[in-house]
Amino acid sequence: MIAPMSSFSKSASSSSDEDVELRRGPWTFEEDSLLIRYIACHGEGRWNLLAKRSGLRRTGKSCRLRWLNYLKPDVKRGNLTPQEQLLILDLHSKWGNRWSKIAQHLPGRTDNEIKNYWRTRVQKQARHLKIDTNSTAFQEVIRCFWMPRLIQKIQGSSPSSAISSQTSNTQPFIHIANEHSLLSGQVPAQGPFNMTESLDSLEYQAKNSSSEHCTSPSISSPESMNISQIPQISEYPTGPFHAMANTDHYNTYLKNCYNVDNIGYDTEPFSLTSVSAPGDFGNPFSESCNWIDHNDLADSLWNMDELWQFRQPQERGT
DNA sequence: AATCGGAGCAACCGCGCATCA
DNA sequence: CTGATGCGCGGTTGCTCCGAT
Repeated sequence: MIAPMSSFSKSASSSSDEDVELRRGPWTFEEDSLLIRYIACHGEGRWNLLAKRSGLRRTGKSCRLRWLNYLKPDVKRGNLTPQEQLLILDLHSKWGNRWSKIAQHLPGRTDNEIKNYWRTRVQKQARHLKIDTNSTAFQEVIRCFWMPRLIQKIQGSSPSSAISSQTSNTQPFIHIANEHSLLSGQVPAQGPFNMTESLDSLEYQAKNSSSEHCTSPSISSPESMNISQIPQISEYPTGPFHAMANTDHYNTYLKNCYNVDNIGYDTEPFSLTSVSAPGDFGNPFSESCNWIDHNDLADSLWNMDELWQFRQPQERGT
C-alpha cells in the first residue's frame, strides 16, 4: 500500500532533534516488518525510543498501537464468538466503558476491537430502539434478549464431538443456561438472571481449578471455550518473538497478518428475528420479559429491526 | 455501470496517570 | 515537591468495503 502524501506530518515532539516527517495513516508491509524485527530484537516497551531507533517515521504511540492491536502474535483475528460477545455484554454491564479492563478477560482481543464491537453492534441497536445504552431499558434488552440468545447459540453450536473434548469449556454456559431455565425458553419471572454473578462464580471455580491466573484463559474466557477458533497466527511463537529473527517465520507471520480472513464465526449482530411478542409491547421490559419465551428462538436469529418495527409502528416514518 | 450511504474497523488524538530525575 | 517524559485509556475520525438504488 502506498501511503498518500498527506500521511506525513511534522513531528509534534517538542524535543525532536531533527525535523522528521512523521508518517500517519495505514501501516505498510515494510513498516510492519521493521517494527516486528525491532521488537524481536529489543522487546516491546519504551515506544518513543523504539520509534526513533527502529527507523520508523512514526510516533511511539503509533508503534505501540500498531503492535498491540494488530501485530502482536497473540492477537486474535476474526469475528467475535458468541462466547466472547456474551462476556463483553456481561463485563460491560459491570464496568461500563472500561474497554481495556474488559479486554483483559478476552485473551487475544484488544480494547479497540471490543470498543468497536460495542459501538457498531450494540449501540446501533440502542439507536434503533431509540433508547440510551446506559438506560435501564437497554440493560433489560441485553439481559432478556441478547444474553439468552447468545447462550442458546453457544449451546447450539457446541457439537457433541466438541463437547467431548472441551466439556469443561462449554459446560459453564450450559450450566448458566440451565440454572436460569433459559434453554427451555423460560426467562426468570422475577428479575432477569444475573449473568454477572454466574460468570463470577465460574471464574472463581476456574481459578480454583487452575494454577494459572489472569494472563491465562479462565474457564469463562472465550479462548478456553473454543479452541478450534484460535487463529493460525497462534501457531507461531508467542514468546518474545524468538523465532521472528528467522526471516521465513516472520514473513509467513506477516503474510498471515495481511491475509486474515474470518474464521468461521458469524458475528452476532443482535438481530432478534421474528420474535412473536404476545401482549403489549408497550412496556415489555417491566414484564420481566416473559413474552419472549418462544421456541422459535432456536432456529433463527431475532431480528431487532422487526422488533423495532413492531414496537413503534406509530413512530416509524416520522 | 455509476453513485450513494451505511457499516466496520484501523488509526489518531487528547487527556490523565505513573514514574523518575 | 515539581516538572518532564512515557505510557495507557477512552473517544473520535476517516478510510475502505459492500450493498442498495
